Amino acid sequence: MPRVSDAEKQKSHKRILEAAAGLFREKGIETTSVAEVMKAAGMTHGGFYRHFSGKDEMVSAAFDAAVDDAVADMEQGADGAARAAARADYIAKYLSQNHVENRNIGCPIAALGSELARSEGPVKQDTANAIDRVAELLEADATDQSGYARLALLVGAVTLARLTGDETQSKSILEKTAATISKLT
Amino acid sequence: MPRVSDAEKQKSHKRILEAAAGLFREKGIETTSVAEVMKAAGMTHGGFYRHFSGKDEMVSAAFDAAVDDAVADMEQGADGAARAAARADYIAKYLSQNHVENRNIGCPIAALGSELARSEGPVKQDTANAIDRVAELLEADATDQSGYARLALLVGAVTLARLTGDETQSKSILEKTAATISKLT
DNA sequence: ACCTATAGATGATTGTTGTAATCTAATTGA
DNA sequence: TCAATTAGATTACAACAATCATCTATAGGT
Repeated sequence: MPRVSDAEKQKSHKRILEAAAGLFREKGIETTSVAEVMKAAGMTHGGFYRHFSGKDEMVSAAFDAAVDDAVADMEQGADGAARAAARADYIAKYLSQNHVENRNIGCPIAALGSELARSEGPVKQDTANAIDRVAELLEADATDQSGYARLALLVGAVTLARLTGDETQSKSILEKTAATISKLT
Repeated sequence: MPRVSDAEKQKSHKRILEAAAGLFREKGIETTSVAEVMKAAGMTHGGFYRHFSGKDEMVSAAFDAAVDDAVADMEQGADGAARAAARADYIAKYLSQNHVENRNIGCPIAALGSELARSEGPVKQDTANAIDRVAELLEADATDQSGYARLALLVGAVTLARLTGDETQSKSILEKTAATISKLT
């Protein structure tokens, strides 16, 4: 009966979420309008409310999607050596110049950290869950509690690298951090 | 000839800057309006343009003022032991629950990091200068290049602590970070 | 005591935002 | 085939933003 099939609607929904997840990380949540997200998804702003009750709901869903995407690779690995390898790979990609230069496909905590710190309600809860999830994955072993310290170093390093205009300095920060992080316990 | 004396104008200017520096750190730059800043400074929005050419100019000046304020204590110390003591004190205050809970009087890099990363022009330059300035002060000695890694850890830890809803966890992050940072070289 | 320049107030303008009512066209169960 | 349902488009609107033209009253030089 609808204008498009259910499958089509779900595709639209996904396109909106992906557009939102990218735009939010690239230019901020508060500065990205609903209309802008819909345009990027190839639609006009009017249809938005067939998918979400309001902007907040989209923000929450888009953030969750971004986190899922960011940790997908790392959650694949089983325990033991595979897990350690996935973790090392994650850290290497995190501390890359590519990550510094492409906020839109990178870590949402680094891209939106200070903005998220001011959020409340569901988004605040999403954020708290996300850092727990990532920190646990970064833990060297189950008991050493190094996850948060590692995540802090990762987030801080990429933030600083993005703030520095100078690419040479950015690389220096990333390298220094990479050398440091493995020693953390 | 003017309605108020030069000294009064300078006082007004300072009040605007202080209100801006606080509000920006507390609730973000993009979400804080000129009218809001002026109201906090005890004036109406109309007079704003006697002090600044536009919002951007105020943002730049307010950020600089916030940085000056944040590092004032640390820059006082002479070289040697006094300097090391000032640094240790700065780090202790940085990694305090008080800092986590009071964005408006804390480190502007931690409060605005991800928002500043998207800025361009003068503000971008201000930011780059600020991190150089703070990193240098955090350097253990002149050659070890630990300043950026330390700053990254500080900024990341406070960001995560603010993202966690749980105060117990926040304290745990701060303590873990404090224990880690002194080992960094 | 009187001008004159100007800090700050008032109010208008222009643009943008989130939200929503209404319209339209297409899908699918009958 | 047909009609009910609904995804998405069009359009409207109220709130709020930055900016600026204009008004006002007062400080300070004459």
